[in-house]
Amino acid sequence: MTVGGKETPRERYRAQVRAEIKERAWEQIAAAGAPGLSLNAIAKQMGMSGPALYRYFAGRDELITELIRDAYRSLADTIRTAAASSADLAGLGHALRTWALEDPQRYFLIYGTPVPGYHAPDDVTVTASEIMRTLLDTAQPGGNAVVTVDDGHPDARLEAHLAQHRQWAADHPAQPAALRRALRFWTRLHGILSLELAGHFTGMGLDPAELYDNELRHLSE
Amino acid sequence: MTVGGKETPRERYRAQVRAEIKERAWEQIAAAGAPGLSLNAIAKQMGMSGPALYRYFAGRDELITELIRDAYRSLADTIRTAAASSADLAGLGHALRTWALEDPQRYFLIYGTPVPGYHAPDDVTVTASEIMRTLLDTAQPGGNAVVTVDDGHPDARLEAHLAQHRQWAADHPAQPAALRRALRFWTRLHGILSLELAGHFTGMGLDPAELYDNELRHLSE
DNA sequence: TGTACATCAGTGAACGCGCGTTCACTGATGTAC
DNA sequence: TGTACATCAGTGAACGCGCGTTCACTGATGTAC
Repeated sequence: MTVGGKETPRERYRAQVRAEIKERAWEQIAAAGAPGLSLNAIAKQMGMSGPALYRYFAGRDELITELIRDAYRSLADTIRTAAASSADLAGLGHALRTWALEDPQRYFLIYGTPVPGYHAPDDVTVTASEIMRTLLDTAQPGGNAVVTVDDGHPDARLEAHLAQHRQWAADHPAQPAALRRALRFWTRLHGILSLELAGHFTGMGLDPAELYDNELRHLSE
Repeated sequence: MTVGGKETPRERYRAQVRAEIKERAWEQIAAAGAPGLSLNAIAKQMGMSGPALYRYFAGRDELITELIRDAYRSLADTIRTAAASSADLAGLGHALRTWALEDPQRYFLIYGTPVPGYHAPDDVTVTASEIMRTLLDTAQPGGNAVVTVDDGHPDARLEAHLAQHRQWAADHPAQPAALRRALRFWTRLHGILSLELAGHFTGMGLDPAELYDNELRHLSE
């Protein structure tokens, strides 16, 4: 057990091997997708026998769960850093796209096709709401600071709905207009990103970045 | 071989069994996702031995390919029918959502996480462009019939790009504004739909339909 | 209408494979006196 | 500093499993004369 900041050599070694296992796992996911992840294959690639990995992970499921956790953490860190340095939605958007392009399968591990049986570990919801919180922080200061609902504009209905259904932003002071912008940021950018990463734009002859920037421009104004 | 419209009893039987195999395949995909599809499991469920399926499909890959083809076809038919009966983007949007909710895994087979090695059969691109064509037909008649580019509005840059990169709409007379609307329809609705189908809204306490309708309203105006 | 032959759906055994996982064991590393 | 013991990383054999796929074969259905 680690006491305080002290780390025994054995613990350091353990941490290193664990890290390498995860690295190889990511490589394998990048090469064949998450369903093709195999403990034995990882072990072979590391020059070890299969059962050795059980010293580090209880089994395949625990490894995948850990990878999902890491993916969420990495995204949350990226978004938080971007928010701290640029502090507008455009900055967040670019950081998100860069992060996604860096490792498409990592993106898909979070936002891709769900496996019908599987349920992500509960604690990722904490990280997920951290991401939402950062998004709301950045979406908040934007122009529309109207508290009274203007029945005329086309978003009135949505904002009324959001005002009454905000469990996901329960402890955040953001106003309906900010909630709306944060959600749009999320859904619209995900729309383009996931299609781009899946290759649906290839062969169409247009530049995904152009579409993406255009959406960002709409979100920021 | 079928000559003209004539069909021998044997051919009818073959077609029926093929159809049942596909049905079971869809059930299995719905239950465990596409990677979990197994020929032997399908055979067992139909009360046959595994090798029997090789009379109907050359192998697992051909079956999956066939399912992808069917999924595209089904979507194209749905969109075409909706376009014929309602003829506006809102109608198409609702038809799309209904179709997706009907069988989420079918949606994901087209728009979900791609398997790194696999490449969809070439002929689905034909169906894919049929879908795009219908979309463009419906996006066209809308208000913005300006041919000259207005440098002031925020979509000017995107429309200029689209005017010069339109391989995907090569033989369609749609103007830049219509191209833009069709693409937005696609990316924005996909953004919400895929998040909804993957369950990312559950636990947030808001109604995906409300978000979806809001986007549709923006697209139609 | 009846017989001879061809077609073809489906079976059962078998092959080789890689998977996740368990278990008893070896040998190296660290700890206590 | 040296010895006795405990901890723990990694091995190799083994288990049971389900997979895709092949092959030689049986038996039913259709076709030709």
